[in-house]
Amino acid sequence: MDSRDKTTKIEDVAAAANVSIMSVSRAIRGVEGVSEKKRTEILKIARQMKYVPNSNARSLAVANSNLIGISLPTFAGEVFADILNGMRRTFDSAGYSSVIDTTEYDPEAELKWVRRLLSWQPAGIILTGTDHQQETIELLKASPIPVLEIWDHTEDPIDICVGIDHHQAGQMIGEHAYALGYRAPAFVSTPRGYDTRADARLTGLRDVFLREASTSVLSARPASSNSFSTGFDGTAELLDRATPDLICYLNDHMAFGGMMCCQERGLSVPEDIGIVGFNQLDILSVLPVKLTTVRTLRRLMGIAGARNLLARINGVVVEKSQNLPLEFVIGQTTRQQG
Amino acid sequence: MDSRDKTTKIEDVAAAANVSIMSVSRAIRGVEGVSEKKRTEILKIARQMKYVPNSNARSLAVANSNLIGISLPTFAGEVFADILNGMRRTFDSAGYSSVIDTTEYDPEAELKWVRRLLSWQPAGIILTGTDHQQETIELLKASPIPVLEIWDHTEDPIDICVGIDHHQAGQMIGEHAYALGYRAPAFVSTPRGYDTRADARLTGLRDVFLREASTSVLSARPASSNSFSTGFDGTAELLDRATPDLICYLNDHMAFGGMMCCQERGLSVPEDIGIVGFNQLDILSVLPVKLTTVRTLRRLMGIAGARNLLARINGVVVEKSQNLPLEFVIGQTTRQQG
DNA sequence: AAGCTTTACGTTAACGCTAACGTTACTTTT
DNA sequence: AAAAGTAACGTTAGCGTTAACGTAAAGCTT
Repeated sequence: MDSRDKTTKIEDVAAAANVSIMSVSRAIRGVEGVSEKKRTEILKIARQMKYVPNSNARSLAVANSNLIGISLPTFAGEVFADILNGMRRTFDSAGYSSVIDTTEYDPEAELKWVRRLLSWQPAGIILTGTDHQQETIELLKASPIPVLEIWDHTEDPIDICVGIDHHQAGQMIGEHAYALGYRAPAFVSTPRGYDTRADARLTGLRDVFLREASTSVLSARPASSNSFSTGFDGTAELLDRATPDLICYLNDHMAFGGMMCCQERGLSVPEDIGIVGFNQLDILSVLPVKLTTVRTLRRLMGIAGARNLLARINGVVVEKSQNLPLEFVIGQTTRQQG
Repeated sequence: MDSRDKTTKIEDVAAAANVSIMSVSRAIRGVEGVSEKKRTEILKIARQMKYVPNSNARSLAVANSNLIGISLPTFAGEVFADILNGMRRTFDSAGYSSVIDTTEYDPEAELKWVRRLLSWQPAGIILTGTDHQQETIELLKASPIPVLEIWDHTEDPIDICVGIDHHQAGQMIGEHAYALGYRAPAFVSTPRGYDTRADARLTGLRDVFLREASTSVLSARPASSNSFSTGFDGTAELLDRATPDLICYLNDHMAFGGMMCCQERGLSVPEDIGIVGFNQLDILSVLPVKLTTVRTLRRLMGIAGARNLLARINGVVVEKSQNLPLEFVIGQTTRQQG
């Protein structure tokens, strides 16, 4: 449409300013080697000509880029938005751009994306969780590019890792629940294998009740359209087939959906049934009843992860694996005493 | 760290496979000019060598890329996640990657991002809304790259546009509210100038009540940490200084926060006060009382936008400006009859 | 004022890839 | 069996930028 077809390149600017290409390059990048006078003159002309540097040529020449690739399971929900915000601000102020992708919890999609991304010679790559295709791991280990695994914790990361221990989080919930006297807990989650972090939390919870009370933990794993209705539907399913005294959820939104279900069925919380969420999400701040939940430091995680990755990119040695603390927040949706 | 420093390039693969560079290039890109036998052989060797093509070199050579830049105000909330999902799926299956950025509602940040993005020779650019810095508009109009403006509607887009008319949405709410007999409506939003779409809706609502009843519409614009508490706080502020018979919100999450506030103050909905949300968000599906709201087709918008942009990229002429329909959904938080 | 250092430039050769055009070898046609 | 076509390759010349090196002029030292 607007076809002044040939875009202006550095050469055109050089010609217009009557200097060499290198002087323009130096002026634009702000490196030494041009007098202050020429620099301002060149920059003025470049602006007038609407010159836009070609990052492809630059990255090709210097064999790296200032791109950071970030892979998330999904954009839905606050969790990854929080982590992302923490990371992005850090990267931005360090002059890096982020290329974000979501896998929708599909490791195959993650692999495809990693392959595509690697072709852009990014400065760093961030993956969510520690559960990846074998080929993804090999590809990344073979490349010199720093890799950060976030949200999940492992002692054996691809490169470096900042996260929380979800199995331990499940145990924490289990221990508090047991101490409060609950003996028939249940867990509402998403379909098995979909969210491996959720699976780990459930396992942690199960471990505790198996050990302490030789009790098994029921679970419901509906596949609904969103968190709220997943919580609602899973709760309905559980209550139809059993009588749990406590229901733990994958996150607070699901817990809210579950509370709505209990309310509809005339069950009062916490008298008839206890409810435990996860993540301490925004909605809690306006609920009339304080939800029992687990606080996760998502923004902090993003910032810490980004910092470590940047350090790693700059060749500084950082700790392989950082485990962030969790806090069990006792609200009004569980009993106050054992 | 893992420094087999020299990454393998197409030349190395060619040497290993005993063919010319071009044969490898053709095999990898899947274009004509290599026998099926050689192709599979080359691909096998390339995989073994963990060859990753260099997109920078490719883009430099062909003078374009398969990147689509997407600028959103924020990752928070469902709205942009929905739009994004619609778009990304469409782009993905067409072989494009998306580079996403958030401006946090700052036009200056948008400009900086547009400049950076243009340097990557993207295939297309997507901006949210129609409110941009003058320089942003000039830069984009001067470039040959197709630009899509989404979410908002205008008859005079930079290039093409797919969205809804927020002023009209405000009028729609106003007309229904007036018809239901409300005479003292109020609006809870975010600080002025922050979200221009919200401002447009408020203006639409005001227009109707000014015309029909010569009434002004009160507004509260708190700056809280999240949607839920913004709704809660704004409602508290309004109720402290006036007695509205209806409160309209920027979105359903804020409306929910507002309902919680009303509940805390002993006001019953819809008897004492009416509540209207916006967007028909997920949470509505589990609330015991159906919220009156306006349904927006966000996924569809994403898909339609992406399709149009792709067509535009491929040189197909598409309609400049597409206006998607809105639907006023009458729930149980407003009176049933005027 | 000769020698040395510093600053301000310019020249050249990549960076890894692909479009465009050449060159083979292999079919088909007559 | 010669001519003519066609599919399968290979060669060359960029794409726009920067690192590395080269050169000339200016400043400093004694």
